[in-house]
Amino acid sequence: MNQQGEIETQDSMGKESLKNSLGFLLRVAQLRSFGHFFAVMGEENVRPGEVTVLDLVRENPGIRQGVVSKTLKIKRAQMSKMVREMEANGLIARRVPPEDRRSVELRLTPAGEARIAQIATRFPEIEERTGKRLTPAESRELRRLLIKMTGLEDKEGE
Amino acid sequence: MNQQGEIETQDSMGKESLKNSLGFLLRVAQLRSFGHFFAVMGEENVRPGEVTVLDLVRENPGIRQGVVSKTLKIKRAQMSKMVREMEANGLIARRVPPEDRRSVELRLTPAGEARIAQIATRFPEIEERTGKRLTPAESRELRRLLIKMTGLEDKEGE
DNA sequence: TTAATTTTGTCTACTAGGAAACAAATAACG
DNA sequence: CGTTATTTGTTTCCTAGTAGACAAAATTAA
Repeated sequence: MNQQGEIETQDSMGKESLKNSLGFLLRVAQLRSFGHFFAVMGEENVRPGEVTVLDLVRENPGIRQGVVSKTLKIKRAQMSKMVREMEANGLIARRVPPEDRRSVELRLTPAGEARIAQIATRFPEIEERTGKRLTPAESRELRRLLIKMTGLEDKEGE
Repeated sequence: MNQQGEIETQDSMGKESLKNSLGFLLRVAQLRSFGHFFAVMGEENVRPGEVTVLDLVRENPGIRQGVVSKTLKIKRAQMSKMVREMEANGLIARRVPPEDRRSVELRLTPAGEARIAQIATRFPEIEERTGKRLTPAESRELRRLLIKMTGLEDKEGE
């Protein structure tokens, strides 16, 4: 009937096993968060990765592609594809600075600015859905634990 | 030098933005947990999904393929591929029960039993690495919050 | 300076996973 | 009963993401 109904159809489903491991729970949680993203952003025709890139470039005009890649944990190869696609779509401008001609600086085009501005209005809605089942305090605590678990606070956060 | 060094190379990196959203944090956390998995299981040549399937089938011999799929949030198409591959590798036996000939019952072969038994010895090591930066209490709390966030406790968790 | 090393981005496969159409079996309905 | 709807698994096609080789530029070593 629904999307994740009747789980235990025959056996008693084994004790704890791997279904309670952090790895499994993180995977399911991430699937959920993607689900919320597309539920809200479905019509916009953007993907989660693109949104975070646009957002980061907006806040850091001229940021180097590799820095975006490291910050958002996106592989360089994938980043290259994404950026060139966004350039083809007129959202991002690439510039090779003369002082280091290996690198590429990224900036938003006016169209890119407009797009991310439009999209950004819905961020809170996604966030709200994702944390829907949690109290505000729990939501904060979850964030804190994830940051601590990943060691992200060492460099990022700011 | 290292894998996630120098993040802030030029600008001041924008306030909070999306890098502190639950979605981003969950994605990074999940990447980390996969990293831990492969760090420990690297030589075994198995993937996370396969391990959870083997584990679940071991604890529920004769479980139907669709039940595994729903329990582990693996799409049916992907499940079909995985199961047939594992059958080809001699780890799993498929059986079509006469009382419902659409479905497929799964059981481990002796080779499958041996394989998962071997692999299972390293589960705690993965779990330990994943929760390494957290206190035991924090680790439990993280699990609890993820379960609550995803609504998983409704049907699963025994 | 020249030569070796590192950094940065791109390109070419390859793999995992997803969506949608499909076939077979069962269930529901008239 | 016969017809329609649903469930279950499979297949085909497509996209996102990864690994690894590569090229160009910059840095370090000699």
